[in-house]
Amino acid sequence: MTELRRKPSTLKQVAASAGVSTATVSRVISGNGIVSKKLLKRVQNAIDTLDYHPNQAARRLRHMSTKIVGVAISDIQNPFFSTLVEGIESVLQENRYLLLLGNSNENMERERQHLNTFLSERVSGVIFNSTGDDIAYYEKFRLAGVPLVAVDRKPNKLDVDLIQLANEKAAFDAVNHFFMEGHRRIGLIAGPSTVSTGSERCAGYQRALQASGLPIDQELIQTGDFRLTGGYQAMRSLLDLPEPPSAVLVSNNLMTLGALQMIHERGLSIPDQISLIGFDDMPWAASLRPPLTVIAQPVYEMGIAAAHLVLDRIKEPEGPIRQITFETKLIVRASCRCAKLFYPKVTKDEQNL
Amino acid sequence: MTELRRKPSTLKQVAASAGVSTATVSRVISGNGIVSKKLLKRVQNAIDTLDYHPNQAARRLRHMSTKIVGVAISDIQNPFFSTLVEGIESVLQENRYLLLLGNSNENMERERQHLNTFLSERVSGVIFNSTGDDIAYYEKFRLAGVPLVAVDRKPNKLDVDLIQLANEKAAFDAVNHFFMEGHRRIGLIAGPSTVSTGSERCAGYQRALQASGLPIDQELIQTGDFRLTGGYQAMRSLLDLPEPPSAVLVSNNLMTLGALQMIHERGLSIPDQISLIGFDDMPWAASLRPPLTVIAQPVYEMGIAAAHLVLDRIKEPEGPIRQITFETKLIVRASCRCAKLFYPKVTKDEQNL
DNA sequence: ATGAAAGCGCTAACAT
DNA sequence: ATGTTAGCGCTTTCAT
Repeated sequence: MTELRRKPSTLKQVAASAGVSTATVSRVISGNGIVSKKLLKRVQNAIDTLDYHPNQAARRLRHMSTKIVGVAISDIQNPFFSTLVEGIESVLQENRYLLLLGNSNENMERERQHLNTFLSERVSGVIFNSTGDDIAYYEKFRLAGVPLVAVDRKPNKLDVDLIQLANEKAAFDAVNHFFMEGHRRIGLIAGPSTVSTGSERCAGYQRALQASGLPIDQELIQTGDFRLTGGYQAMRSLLDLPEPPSAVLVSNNLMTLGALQMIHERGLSIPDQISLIGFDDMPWAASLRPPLTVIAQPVYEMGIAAAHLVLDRIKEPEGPIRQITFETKLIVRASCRCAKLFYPKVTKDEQNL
Repeated sequence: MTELRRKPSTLKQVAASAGVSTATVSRVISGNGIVSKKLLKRVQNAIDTLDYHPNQAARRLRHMSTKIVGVAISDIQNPFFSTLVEGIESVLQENRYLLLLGNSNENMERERQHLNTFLSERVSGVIFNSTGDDIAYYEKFRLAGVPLVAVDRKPNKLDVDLIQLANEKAAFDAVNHFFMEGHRRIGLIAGPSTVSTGSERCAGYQRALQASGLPIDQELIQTGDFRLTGGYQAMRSLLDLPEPPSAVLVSNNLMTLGALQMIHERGLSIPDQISLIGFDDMPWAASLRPPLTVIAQPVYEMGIAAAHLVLDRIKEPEGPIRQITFETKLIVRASCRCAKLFYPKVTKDEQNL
């Protein structure tokens, strides 16, 4: 109980205990070089009895390669990012890389500090979702030759490897789905136009309207901040319009939650009084009532791809920039008018919902 | 573009550039020791022009203290854990500690590998949510004198610092709330009895029944695995009973989602046909229809407390074991009968929901 | 096949 | 107040 902290055993101790040189032990551990069966066994015994675990700090100092990937994201609480991290981590662990997580919570100051940490830790690569602003800082990594991979959001001026979504097309398709159902007055809860996901989704929405010969009504486009309250307020603005939309596309998951709260507060029924499609298929989307029609993103796969991209780039620093775009899938549930086609089973109680 | 990876500059280079000794530079960086204004300035200049960032691996090798905390959790995708991590991280960053994340996705093999990594990285402390099984492995850290802090789940045999919830009381209160509303046949979707959160919540449920003189009906207690499908299946078992419960307490957030899906599939209305209370107040709880009554846990605060506990213990290894229990709060929304008291504003369309 | 030894970048004890 | 230097634990030539 009142035990002193026992220092971890060192390679030197293992060598002494096995009666061999430190070089031999090192060869056994790394698997490089040839060691006779006899010594191999003796060394392995010593490792086990001493419960030896190689000191990573010392190894890194020697070979100047850390096998650490820094992941800088803006909000780990958003399921989108936690799934992304999950995907990244699975690949990194397979490849015996360490994941250093920097969660900035949308705070520039914290993000900076994380990037400094990455620099100090000499990370082998960085995966990040840029706020779009702080590009100068990321430039440091490029200068230092540290591979950078952007996910989800496309940085403004920085040419880097990129994993992104076919945002424009996804929004275009969703709006067309609304058309198919007979909607003509369609609202958009947009994200900040400064980030690519925000502007591209808005562009897709606009193109769909134009393609159908409908005018673009600016008051039908309400911008939120990608957070819950943003969606809440934007939906209020839409509902307060003299002629509110009959269908609304929401640009991300958190804003969808906010929009739903507002709709419930007003006592409006979905989809009869208002139809809804949201970006991101979250675990809760199917548990809502009615279950939510969503644009599903292959988030986990995007994480995996990002990790592969950064590992490839670490192995092969040269070579053309790679930008991978993932397609989305519209998962039709019951929050738009075709609800009845897909969910015919409703009880009497629900008929007039 | 086709630029070679420039090696980061070293303290030695800074010293040379500033025309001082390495010791002086070291003193400037660490803030220990006294340096004249003149040299201070020269050193700082050199640091800026060379864009010097201290090599952490080297520092660690010297000090023998890594300032890394390993965080081993079972499922980063669960909002409970991502919020927890968020809380932990904010404290660690403030104290200039690194957070090494090990997400096992409930996979023992991966968890082991993470723990080995923690050992190799010589982490200063570990925060973990035990599956209850792999105690022997955690024992290694205790032997090595590495502080351990358990969160959420109380390990079986291991005496460690602990952050937990007043689970028993929370369940007790929730069931009493059901009583107050007139329910007499109350179901429980329980978690695995092998983990403390599962067994304690079940105990609270049972005590509440006994306190009211009601019999404990085993078929009203259905056990799930704390995942979505577990809740889905458990709720089905409850609804398939000859005499189903009129109210159900669900032992965690993911199972609540599953339970909701089953309820919707059966076309039952909440709260009139069935009332529901779930553990964990998640962002989506208020966006459900009806908004969900939940037992809210101060998750973020638990993360903060866990981080403080581990940092304290690193500073002061001796001293009695500390186990901090957080209280819950019942947030009454509209998924239980008193709904009408709290949410009087319903439109005509909703009257018979 | 094995060992001896230099040195990665940094800190701190000691010397001045 | 500043500099000199040994050494943290490991890998990797270079000898043998």
